[in-house]
Amino acid sequence: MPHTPFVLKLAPHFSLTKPSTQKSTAGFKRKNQLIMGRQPCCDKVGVKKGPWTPEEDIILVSYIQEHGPGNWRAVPTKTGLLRCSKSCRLRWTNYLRPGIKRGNFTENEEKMIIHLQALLGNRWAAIASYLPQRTDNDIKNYWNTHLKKKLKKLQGNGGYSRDGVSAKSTYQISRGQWERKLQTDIHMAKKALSDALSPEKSSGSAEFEPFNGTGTGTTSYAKPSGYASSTENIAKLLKGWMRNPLKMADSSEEGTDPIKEDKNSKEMDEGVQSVLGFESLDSAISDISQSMSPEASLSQYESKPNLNAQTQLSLLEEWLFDEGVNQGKDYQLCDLALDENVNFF
DNA sequence: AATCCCGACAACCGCGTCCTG
DNA sequence: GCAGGACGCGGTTGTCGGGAT
Repeated sequence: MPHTPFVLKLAPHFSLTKPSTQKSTAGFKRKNQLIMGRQPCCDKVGVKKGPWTPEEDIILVSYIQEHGPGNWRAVPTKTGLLRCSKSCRLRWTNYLRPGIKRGNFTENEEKMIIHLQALLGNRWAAIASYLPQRTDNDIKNYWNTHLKKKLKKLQGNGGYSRDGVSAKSTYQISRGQWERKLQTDIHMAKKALSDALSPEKSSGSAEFEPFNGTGTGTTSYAKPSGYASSTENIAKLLKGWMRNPLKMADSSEEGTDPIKEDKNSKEMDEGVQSVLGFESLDSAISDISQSMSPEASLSQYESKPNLNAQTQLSLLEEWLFDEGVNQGKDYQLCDLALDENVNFF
């Protein structure tokens, strides 16, 4: 029984490029690997591992283009991909999904991650819900490879003092309170994100920068792999799917020009605002952090985000959104994280 | 030029949670 | 209420490329 229930429709301009090297995958025969009956998700036999090839990406994207994301269990069977459902979902959510911004993290994003990590700990999915253009995997990797070191370095400089403005006293909070608020926020953000990314009702995601196949997003990747460059083709494929490919055409070839970075950052912020439904990114963050304050009342959890929240910025928020990053406040941030029993390292 | 080392990132694995019958 | 499947999340690993020696 052939497993070709959908027709692979490729854009005319779609061309295959050199697949990534695959050391970890044996030479599978795609045919004759069909297993009748129910197929376990990660059946070790006949499941391909390792890097995805452009061909596989195309198949996956085409399938999702047709059926939408979800029902991952059925994806390998219906596409004939020799991948487990998990792998398919991961590939989609972390790499192929439209709206993903690739490339260097902006300063704002960096600050948000630091801030949110201090609040949430290593709950990358929750953190990612506030950065809709970034995946949890991306954020996690960025944290592990960049931010951990950065913060460690800041601590190592000796400027870190736990006696400064005591974050502990400032942020003496009820964990229960802010966690509850956090759950609400995260739920809202996820819902908004889900709505925004849904092909059926993606009008709200127009601010999103579409997936940029150059592997650069709005800024350039330091080390674009051969395969990464090939994703341009996938982007082209996706282009037709995106309802509002506003900035796709002109978003390539942008380097790390600070001016452009600022512009891009602004765009990102707008995207975040749009998706999260917050008036401003600052208010979004402030809204989270407000719940950390002792004054945070439970009643406000049900209310809309405080549009005047910016006026209630704490020292932390001031640091996070101050144009010039003050190192002294950096240390306070670390202080907060430590006081919150969140392990940075 | 060859080798080693390390950073960056994609992908996998295992576990927890949610959902459905 | 329970069991099993599906899905999501976070930690970890594997691979690749670039720089240093």
